[in-house]
Amino acid sequence: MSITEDMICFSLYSAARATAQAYRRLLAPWSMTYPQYLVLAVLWTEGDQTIGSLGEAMQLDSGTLSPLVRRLERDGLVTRTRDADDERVVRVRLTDAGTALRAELAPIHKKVAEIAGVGDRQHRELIAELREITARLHES
Amino acid sequence: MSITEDMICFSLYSAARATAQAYRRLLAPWSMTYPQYLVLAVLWTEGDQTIGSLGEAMQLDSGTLSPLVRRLERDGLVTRTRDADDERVVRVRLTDAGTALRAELAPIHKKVAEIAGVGDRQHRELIAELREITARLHES
DNA sequence: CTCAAATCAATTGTGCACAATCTAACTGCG
DNA sequence: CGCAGTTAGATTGTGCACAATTGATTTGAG
Repeated sequence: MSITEDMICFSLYSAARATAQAYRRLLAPWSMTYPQYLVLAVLWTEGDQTIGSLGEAMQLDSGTLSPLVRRLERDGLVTRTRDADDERVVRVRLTDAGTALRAELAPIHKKVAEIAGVGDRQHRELIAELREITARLHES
Repeated sequence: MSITEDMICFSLYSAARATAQAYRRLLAPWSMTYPQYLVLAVLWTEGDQTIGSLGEAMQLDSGTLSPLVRRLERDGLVTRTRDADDERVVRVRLTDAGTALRAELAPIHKKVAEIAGVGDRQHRELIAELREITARLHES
């Protein structure tokens, strides 16, 4: 067994890249990336967001989200408008085109889980474990 | 529970970024990144490599590794030399400085595992599960 | 009411990930 | 031998991740 294979972090690193790759392949027809898909998923299920609220949901900062959301706007899937009451805030909202994609794209995350072969029970346990690890790393 | 939280892939994505962040903090004194650390780890434990063998170990292509190894060379940790017998091949070798770092840096991956709170038994099971998932995603 | 501090997003700079393309070098078939 | 096909690595271009800084706006203490 090589050095990398016994490292928990390498397994995570590797698995995360493999899932990104699976999404890339499935999302290719729409030229969409996995982080972009996540932003749409948040908008579909939780309605309008701000850059800040997206950052909270995905644990990403504006350095990542600002250009990402700009690309979604460029592709006609969302609009970005400064909040009238607080000009610092940018409101991100789905366009009709962005809303319409939900029917086609929403099932993709289930398909990836299926390909990964994570059954429902194992699924929940694994997620719980990963979330614990993430939380402990953030605490430290 | 928000949309993102029930996605296996988001958990992976999130956990992988959290571990990268832990490494970033621990490696900051040496201005080194996690992928750079991985390359050194392979060199420490398995001796001289080529760009191709590193790519096989880490599942990365030359588009990622070429500039990464160039930065390690710039920082004086490795040398890159064309193989005399086959000029296409680049041999990557630790310098004395790169070798010397092993004593200081090798323990870091255990420290990260400790912070993540993965005990030895859970450790192995989790790694096995992640590796299965990765393999299934690559097969598809 | 004013100004200092806090907040929100954008920007800048570095590095990784990966697809696609390119070049040089090697291999082997005919 | 000679050239077609393969291989190794580098390069280019796009996008993400994140630290650090900046700029504009809002808030709150005095």
